[in-house]
Amino acid sequence: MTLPRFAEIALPLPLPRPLHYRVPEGLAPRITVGHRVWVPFRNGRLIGYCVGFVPFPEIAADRVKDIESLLEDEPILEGRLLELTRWIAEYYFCSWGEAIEAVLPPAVRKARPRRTITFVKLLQSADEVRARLAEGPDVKPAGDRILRYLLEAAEDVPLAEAMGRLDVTASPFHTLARRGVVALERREVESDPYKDVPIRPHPPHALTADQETALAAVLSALDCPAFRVFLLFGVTGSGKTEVYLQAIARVVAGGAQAIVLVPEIALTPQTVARFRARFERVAVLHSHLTEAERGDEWRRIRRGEAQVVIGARSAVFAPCKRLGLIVVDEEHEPSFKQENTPRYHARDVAVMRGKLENAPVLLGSATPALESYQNALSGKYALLSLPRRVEDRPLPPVEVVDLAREMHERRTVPLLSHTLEVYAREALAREEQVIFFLNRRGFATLMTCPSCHYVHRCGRCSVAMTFHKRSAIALCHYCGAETRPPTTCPDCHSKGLQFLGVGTEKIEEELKRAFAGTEVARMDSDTMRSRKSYDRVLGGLLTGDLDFVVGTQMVAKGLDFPNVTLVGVIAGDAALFLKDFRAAERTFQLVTQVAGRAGRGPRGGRVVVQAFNPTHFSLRRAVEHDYEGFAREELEHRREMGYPPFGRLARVLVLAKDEGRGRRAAEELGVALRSAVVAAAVVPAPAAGAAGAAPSPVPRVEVLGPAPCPIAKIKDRLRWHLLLKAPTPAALGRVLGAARADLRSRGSVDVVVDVDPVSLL
DNA sequence: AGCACGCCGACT
DNA sequence: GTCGGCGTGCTC
Repeated sequence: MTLPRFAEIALPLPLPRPLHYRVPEGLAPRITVGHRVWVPFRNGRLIGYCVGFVPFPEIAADRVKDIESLLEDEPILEGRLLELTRWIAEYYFCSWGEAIEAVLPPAVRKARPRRTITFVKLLQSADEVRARLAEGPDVKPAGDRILRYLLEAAEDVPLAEAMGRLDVTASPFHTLARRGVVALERREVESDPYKDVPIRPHPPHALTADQETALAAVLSALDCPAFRVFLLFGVTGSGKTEVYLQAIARVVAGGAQAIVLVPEIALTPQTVARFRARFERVAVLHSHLTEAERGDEWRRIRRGEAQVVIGARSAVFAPCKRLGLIVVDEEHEPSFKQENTPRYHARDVAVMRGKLENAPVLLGSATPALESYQNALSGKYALLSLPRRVEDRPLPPVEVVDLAREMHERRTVPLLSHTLEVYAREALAREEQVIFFLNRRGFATLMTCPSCHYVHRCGRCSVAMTFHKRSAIALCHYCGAETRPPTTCPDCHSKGLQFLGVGTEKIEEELKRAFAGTEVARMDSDTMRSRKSYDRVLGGLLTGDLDFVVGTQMVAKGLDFPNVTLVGVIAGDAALFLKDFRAAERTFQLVTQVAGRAGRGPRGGRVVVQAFNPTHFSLRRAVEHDYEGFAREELEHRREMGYPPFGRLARVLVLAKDEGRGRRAAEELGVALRSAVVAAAVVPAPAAGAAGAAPSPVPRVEVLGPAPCPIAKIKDRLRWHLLLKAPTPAALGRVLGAARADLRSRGSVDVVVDVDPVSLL
């Protein structure tokens, strides 16, 4: 066998393909696919990733440069993970190098020196040392004390610790080291960020019949093992987590590992504790960890020291040695979509990873994404249902209150409808607790002048700023800019500026006013900055010290408190005002999820949804707890419009500081994409295995736009977008591929391709 | 992504 | 007459 002469090196740059480098003699026997390398690039050097070998370079031999060196002896990415990055690059239209970088945690990527600690190690046996001490006092008494200390410790001791305890300098240690009695060793240290979490061992629960059936299906795939995607459709409170836990137990028993993906906001100490109570070695990849801690967890997983990995989005790349199962909890959550390059969806990556690793994938939700549900209906995924809550608790009755009518009757927009207020008083009287949900933080969402209609906007973004009362600032929720809230109108100088629009802060204030003497807590990203504040709210819910909790998304997930008997949704149809094709789905999901917080205990519960469009089908179906009915209706709309899951979308974003340049670039892209549609249709389908197969008719791909984005400016960059609507992912890929040269950012205009976009703002 | 090469405006 | 704008193209 001839040794490879040229390597394909993927660089973390938006290059269309890997570059070719010569493998020098010395490296030839050692370098393999997946190795990290230093390569010369222009007049400097870059870290690249070896992704393959070729016998001849693509360019003239005299222009090929040599690989400088390997960063590690071992490849940094194992074969199947590398294969996964190749798929990501192709599907999400980024470079292979960029996809690889997304898989590696920053601390590993940067190749920073690891933190080390010096340990003192005895080189002689305890008996030898005792004999030596018995020989009588040394000229240097510090040496004796050190040896006694080490004998007592009976294990290697950190140098700094020994110095502190014995109150000596490093010098006597070095003397002992020179005499060969001890060795001073530098060792890498790792933190254990969750070591302080108390673990209460928790035995498996007895399963309901539905849970048994679902578990049995997953276990049969685990035992083969075989790649298979399961959609665990279970109503809120039906015990999905217990099914995950018992499936994972089977994986762990077989010596394999499981990955559990949860949405960022659900990755709480409570969630982690639930897994720690059941499994010994749980690794957590949490966004609040420092980079170094994430790096440590990653290496620990790679060494095979974790049985279960829990984390948000990027945990789908956990470098498990033998991956047995991937669980994606709340698979419908939009936060699984990464909003910068590579713009992958962790649920879809999980499915692809499961396929590559031949491991089952378990998607769970009370309100599945319509993409997943359609896959279940078509038989691509296996549908497992948990239609009942555990202990046969009923789902709480949901009523919708018509805010428009109430506004008409009371001649003002009520924050709390009469109905909601009455129920809240009843709950208070029974010493029960109430959760209020509003997906908008801050106090007032609009600061406006009643006489000239001036709106206080962010200087850098085309959005109104939100008034935050506690910190007394106007805040832009897109770029984080702060200003002092205006007191007079800068345009017409009239005094009485109006603060309109409701956020959680105002609800909190209103509750404190309307229900004097009650304890109200607010749960949003403004108040939940620290673990402590989070624990305080959960503690208050548990002990009953809290009466009301008002919050954003954060209250919609995972809160499981039996004494919460009323849930109030302040603006149930807020999402419908976004003209997004997923608005109805978001509305149904949010209402259903937050409604699920009520009635988890023996006292039952109820839900009140306030809305201006009380008859909208997404609300009607949520009231009836009818996901299937909702899906049927919504899928019909999607089919008519060619929207996902019946078509695939790619969004092309054009960003520029200069209005003219940006608009021109977007228009040129429109032309280029439309001709790419034609070009892609002419390209014959790749020769399939089936001989004589007629070239499949190329389905039509539509190009919509360009149009200014709904949020036309963010951080001083003007935004336009185009939408590609294709019948299949393959057709989408072909068109994007044909337009590759035009889809590059250049100079002052940035072009971003977002495949399967979640947000169209 | 950077960085160099290359063609049209306001300055000593 | 030059310095410098950023538009275009390349990186093995």
